[in-house]
Amino acid sequence: MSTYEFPRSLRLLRPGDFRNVFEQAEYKAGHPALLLLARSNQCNHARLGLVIAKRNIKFATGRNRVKRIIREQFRLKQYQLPAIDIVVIARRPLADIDNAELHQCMVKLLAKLSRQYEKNPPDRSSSSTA
RNA sequence: CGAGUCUGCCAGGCAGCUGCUGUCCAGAGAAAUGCCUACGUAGUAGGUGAUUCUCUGGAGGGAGGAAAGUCCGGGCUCCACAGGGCAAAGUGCCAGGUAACGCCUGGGCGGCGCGAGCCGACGGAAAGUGCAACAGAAAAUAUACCGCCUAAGUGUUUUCGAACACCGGUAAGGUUGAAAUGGUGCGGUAAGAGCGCACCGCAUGGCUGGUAACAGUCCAUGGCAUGGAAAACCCCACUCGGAGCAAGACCAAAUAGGGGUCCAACGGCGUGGCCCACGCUGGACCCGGGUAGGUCGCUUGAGGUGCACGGUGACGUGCAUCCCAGAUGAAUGGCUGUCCACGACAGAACCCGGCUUAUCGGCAGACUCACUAU
Repeated sequence: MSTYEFPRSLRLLRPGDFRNVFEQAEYKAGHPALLLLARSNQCNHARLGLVIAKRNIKFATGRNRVKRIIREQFRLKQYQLPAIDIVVIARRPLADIDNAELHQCMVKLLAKLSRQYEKNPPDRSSSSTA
């Protein structure tokens, strides 16, 4: 398919989904303002979850802005990504980054995760039992 | 035209591409279920109504004036509750508005401003307890530091006239302070003092106006009594049960455990020397509680807009008309172009009424002051 949509199936919905990624993060991509953790999943597409803490970004408008841009980049890059669950964690300097810079940042970090996945693809038999 | 006051409104626009999330319409598919028909009494096949879910297409909607702080008030929900009282907390000029309020409107009083206007924890200090740094004589049953007065009494000095000290009188004058016990004038006096008088002020009672707060100063009375602070306690009047949508209601896997019915009643394990006996252990179905998860609550409301009427006004009444976010890892956006005044503060989470705080600017109306012109 070639439509760039972002339905609910592409998001992490339950607390358990997040716990999965935190407990065993197979891939990591860092930046002073952002941290991406990822783990291979059983779907045949990538999924996205956001952790934007109030103590890192003080105002609700700022949190909304950051979430929208991250989701937008994920939506546009979803067919270039392997089947992994990604959790994006905001760090404090994120509040001072403007929209254009944040877009570029996400492009780089998602590409980095893809490269890690190609170098070190998951062992399907072991991950299905775990 | 300049300076200013009050009230109301707006919150970058347009275009393209591309997302998210409710609603409605149409189509397709799936699920379990009700009804009807046939065979038949176990179920099978077909038709059909509504419901739910998924997908596709279309239409239309999608943050705020503060959504914020969570400071008040109410609705709603659950819990508690015969009735009454106390405590705690809050409010505090009067009248009205309201579902209610600590809000709003109108009025009174006090203060600020030339003015339009603005500001005001604005009940009680002769119920009681306590408080007031420093300064000052004295900070509340007033007081005598300086000053003023007096020379009767006591004493000292003496130029024998008197002078001075003590005692005594005095709140006019001085000094301190945020604040000092009515003001001015005349009389009065040893000097003074509401001691007396006049005027002003004050208090109490009456009268008049006003629903009232209060005002008038019209009359009488009182020489004046009651300094401040109630944001120290307190007194008086009034209001008040508690918790909050994670309220609360419903559906409900898997696993473990509980209750009941039926089947098997054979076997196994334990107690015991052995038998009997007792306890534990099996399968199927049903029931109740209830976790994950889901649904409802969840947006039609003290609702908006327009007109008419009543009211000084807040607001009320009637009619017409409109439906205007409802998310739940949590939507309401991203990118590009373009225009200009170059875009502030800032994001709904059950819902309303307020208050407070943040805020780039812009628009409209009413009014005030100053200047110029007529």
